Amino acid sequence: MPAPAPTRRPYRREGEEKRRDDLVAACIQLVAEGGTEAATVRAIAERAGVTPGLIRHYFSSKDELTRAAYRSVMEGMTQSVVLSLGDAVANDPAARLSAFVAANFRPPVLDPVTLAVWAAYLHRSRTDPGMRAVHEATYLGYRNRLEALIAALPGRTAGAARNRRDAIACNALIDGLWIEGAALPQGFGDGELLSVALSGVGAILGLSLPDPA
Amino acid sequence: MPAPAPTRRPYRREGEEKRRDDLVAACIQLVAEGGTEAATVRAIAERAGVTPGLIRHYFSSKDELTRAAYRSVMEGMTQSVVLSLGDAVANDPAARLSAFVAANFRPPVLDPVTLAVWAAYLHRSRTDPGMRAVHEATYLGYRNRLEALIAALPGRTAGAARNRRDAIACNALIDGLWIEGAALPQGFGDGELLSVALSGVGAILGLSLPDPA
DNA sequence: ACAACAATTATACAACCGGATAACAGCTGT
DNA sequence: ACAGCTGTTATCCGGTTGTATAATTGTTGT
Repeated sequence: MPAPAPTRRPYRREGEEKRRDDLVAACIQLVAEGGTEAATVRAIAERAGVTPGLIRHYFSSKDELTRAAYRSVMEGMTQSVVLSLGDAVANDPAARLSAFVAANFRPPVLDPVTLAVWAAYLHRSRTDPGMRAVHEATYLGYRNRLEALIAALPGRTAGAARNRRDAIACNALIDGLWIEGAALPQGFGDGELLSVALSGVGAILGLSLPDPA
Repeated sequence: MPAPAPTRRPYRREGEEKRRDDLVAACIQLVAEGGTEAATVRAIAERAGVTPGLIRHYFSSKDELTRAAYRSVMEGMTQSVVLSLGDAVANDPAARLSAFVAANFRPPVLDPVTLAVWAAYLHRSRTDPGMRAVHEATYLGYRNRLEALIAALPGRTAGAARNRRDAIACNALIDGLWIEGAALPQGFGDGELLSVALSGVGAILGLSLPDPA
């Protein structure tokens, strides 16, 4: 009786871009489901449909894959928020601000996966220089856009110190509502977070924001 | 030449309470310094001045120690905020609310350790039922106190739906400022976070909050 | 003093981690 | 058809993790 032929797993060759995207997506999913500790090289490879060794063929280390995943989530978040501005009336600053706020409270930004990854990696960005760079760039880019929207409101003087303070406050309010929504998903009614955000931002800025629904 | 006597580490017997407290404190420190992954049983034991086996003598598993550490941080946070109310004028609702907000932006609440642990464990509370229970109890307890302070303001009707919404918004604003402060420690001037929080909460509630400094 | 009890240490273990390396196999060009 | 390139798998490795269990020792009661 011959020894059973050592069957080797069949596979398809794929382009570099597709494989990197798959690995990043698998990493994001796993972090969202079980935290950073669930995203092991073996689990990521299995989720992406490859074997663990391939990770180190496309990324010099697991940390580099981690940074790529974090960057992907953060950039995707800001990008979809910015894209939502295209839908708003270009000449109405208040409507544009409303659209900006609203984009934060519907998919893909208000998404369990996005929020979980954001929370899971938040701590890492304190110590890891690479992660910190990603965080600072994304956070400040986001807040600067918010500040520009605020400065464009009627009765505002661009460059005033109050714009910075108001941008910090509005950003914090949005962040906090995100977190509460992520930590207690069923603790809020449908659309409640957006409603609270719109009235809260309006109160901070001293105006009434229309609901862009 | 006789074999060197196998020296066994000397030790002192301690009460259960002291040892549990030491282990919890060590766990918190390590999480704050290097995230949840740095808090291994061996590192915790070394920090607490004992050997790893002792952890499982006082906690049925490492997860139970983890939950105890999370509960300790969360309860300590709300407790110190609540205690700060004792210093405020009892009859002035606005001053009491100011004191409540201000307590969130000075030690021991606005503390790198506290904030780091809070952020590190936030994700765990999504999936781990035990951690979730701790989170819900602490978060809702905190928000309910805030809502009670808001309801006591002049011109407010206790039990109104608006109180809940305003409490959610104020809580989110405070949470968000916490996080921004934790993720970018040197991104804000001295006292800037508190100042933004006071004016933001005041704007949301439609009143002017005195700085309790 | 001495015995009994429990707090603490010491050791062992299976599972898993990230990384390194070598063998294999699916494409592509000719 | 076939040879070469490289994407991909397979296997191995040292170190670490959480946990289980046994041996030891500090303490306390008598």
